[in-house]
Amino acid sequence: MSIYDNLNDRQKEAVLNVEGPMLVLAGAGSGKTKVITTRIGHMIKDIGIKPWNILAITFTNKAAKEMKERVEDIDGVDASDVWVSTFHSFCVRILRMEIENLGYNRNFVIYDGNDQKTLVKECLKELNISDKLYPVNSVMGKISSKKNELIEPMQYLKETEDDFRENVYANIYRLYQSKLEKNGALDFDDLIGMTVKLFKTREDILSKYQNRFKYIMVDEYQDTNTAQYTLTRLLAIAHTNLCVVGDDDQSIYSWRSADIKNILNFEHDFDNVKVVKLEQNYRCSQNILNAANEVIKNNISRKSKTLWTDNNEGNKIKYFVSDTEKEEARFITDQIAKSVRGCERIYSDFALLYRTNAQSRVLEEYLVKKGIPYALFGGTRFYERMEIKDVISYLRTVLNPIDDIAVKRIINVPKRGIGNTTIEKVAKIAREENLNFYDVLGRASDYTELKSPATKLKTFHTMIENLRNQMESLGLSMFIEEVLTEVGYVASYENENTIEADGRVENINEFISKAVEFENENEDATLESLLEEISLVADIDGLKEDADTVKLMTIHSAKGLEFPVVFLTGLEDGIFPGYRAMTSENENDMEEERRLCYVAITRAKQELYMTHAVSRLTHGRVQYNRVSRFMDEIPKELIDDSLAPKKKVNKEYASNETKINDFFKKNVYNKVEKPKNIEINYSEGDIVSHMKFGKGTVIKINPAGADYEVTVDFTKVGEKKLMSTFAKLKKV
DNA sequence: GCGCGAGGAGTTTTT
DNA sequence: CTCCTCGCGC
Repeated sequence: MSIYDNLNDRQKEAVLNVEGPMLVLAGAGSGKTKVITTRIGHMIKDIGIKPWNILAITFTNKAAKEMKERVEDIDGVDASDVWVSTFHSFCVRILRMEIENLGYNRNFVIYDGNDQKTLVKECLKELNISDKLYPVNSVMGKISSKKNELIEPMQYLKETEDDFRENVYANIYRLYQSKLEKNGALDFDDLIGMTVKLFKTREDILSKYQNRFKYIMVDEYQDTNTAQYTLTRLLAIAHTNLCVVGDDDQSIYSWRSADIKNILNFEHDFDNVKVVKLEQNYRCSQNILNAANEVIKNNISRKSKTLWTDNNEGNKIKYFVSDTEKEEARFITDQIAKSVRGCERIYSDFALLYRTNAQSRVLEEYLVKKGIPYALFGGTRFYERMEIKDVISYLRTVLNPIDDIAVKRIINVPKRGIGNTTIEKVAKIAREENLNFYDVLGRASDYTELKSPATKLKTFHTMIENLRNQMESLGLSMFIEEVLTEVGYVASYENENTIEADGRVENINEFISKAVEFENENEDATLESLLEEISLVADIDGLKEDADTVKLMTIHSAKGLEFPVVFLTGLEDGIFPGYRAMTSENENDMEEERRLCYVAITRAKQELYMTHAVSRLTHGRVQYNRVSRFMDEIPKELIDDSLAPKKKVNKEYASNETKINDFFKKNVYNKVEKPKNIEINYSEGDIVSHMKFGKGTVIKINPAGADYEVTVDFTKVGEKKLMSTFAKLKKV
């Protein structure tokens, strides 16, 4: 039996076409991973392409690992020399070898989101800019998006000369970048950006890698941003053996600067692009797939593609309305408990998906109450926990003492009597003398300002120096333990004797065991490689599918996964689609939200529940939300709503009417929820025009919540349901 | 320098 | 509701 026997014709076509550029449009559940892995197998086994000439890029480490394993499983293929990695780890690998060409030290550390935040705060302080006017989050977002667009500080400064506000951002960006450099650090975006810079400035280095990676594959291509796109293009342009795989309907990362145009325009980027569409879905039941198709067809900007399946019709989609988010959680956990008790399902058959991490709380509460084992992904990640970050900062300090952020974080943890005033003084001196924070500690006695804390600072400095000297002789995990005892970190928690502190100690122990594990798995494990691994793992990478637990995660994290039974929760306007998308001027935001819904629905293999809570506690206030518009887009005949109590009007809800109105008045929601201000100058039967859809006839106008839902039959795109506030229809 | 308590601000989504 | 910052008293 050959490795191609269980492929369909389209899949086979994609597998066998190895030379030249190819776009594989792979719908949800269409066997995309199988195609990629078989293709690699084919290249090595049948064509004789050398494994080390192949590069496959994925989005998560988990996907990379899985892909590699599946290639290795193919008979007679040795995949150990194939590079399968994420964009970020690919770049780190290149940079560790080459970054000195850009004047950086190859021991650079990688700053995560929290480190970035701290650094931005420092910048604002130093530039005397108020974080009220320039909120830290927006500064970070701005810097990140500039980096993803490959715009460097100087260029940005120049571009914004005439725009005061933007220019301030540019200034912060410049300082931020120089601080990163001084600390010997790169942030996530730099990993990609620096690699691109390297390839752009050094043709010799670029061609070395072009010749190394003659065959390139990129998975989830719809999620690439400009920097990643450029990187791919640079690498592939010499041999043009580039195969990109993706699905424009599953593009859900535009907020991270992913540009859907990268996949939509791929055919124009290279000559003679072969396009293969994988439209047969092997995952979902007929009903589930139909629902997904019905939802996604409301999007305008997409490549035409219709998924079909041979699978059974399956059950209808179960829709459940509850009064509160608590009842929603109770219903879900009841259903799970019932079918496990009846031996129809095991816990790991279920996934609970939600739009925002905050929604997981109630669900957890009820899972615990019912004694259902579960695994939660997202939220605060293991490596982001305070105590773990502290430990890591110690390691970073020992390894790379110019990393000011790490040094400042732990200099007074546990308490050493080095307070904020002292830290500020040291920082000021460091700035003035153009030294690193740590350097000043070593010569504290030279400065009169540091007279009183000098001994404490020196002691800290000596301790770190001593630790560094032991690094070589002790093994990795031994060294970590040595650091923790020497520093007195664990002891300080043990003395606390609180449940919280015990939990922290437990986490630290887990960290040590992870280090041991890492040491066992990698022969040449070093502190650098451990820290690197830590900074690049995603939460989802730790997913153990075999554990018999219910899985909880955001829809974003669920991408690429599948489950027999999915509960899609919080189907409310304002939650999903989120409030942001509902009020956005930009039609694309709602479309992305809809794609997210498409992704969510297509995670389910056999059964899909969609739940909606009429009222929900958010920010400590009760919010009343109408059912999600996405729910309305699913035809009634696909839905079983018999679980829901018959459209009863909850007494409390009714009597709360006045309160609700008060709430809306006070709340930003009045922007969308108050129909008063909406004027519609057209009525049923009128011809109207829309910015994107062109001309059409108004079929129906319904009051929907606080807005009007207008059904229009457009000449070009057919029937559409629009909210009058956003559609901005004009009577012709 | 440190700890506590009050008050304010803030929520998508993550490599 | 919860996390974080700030200011005060020790």
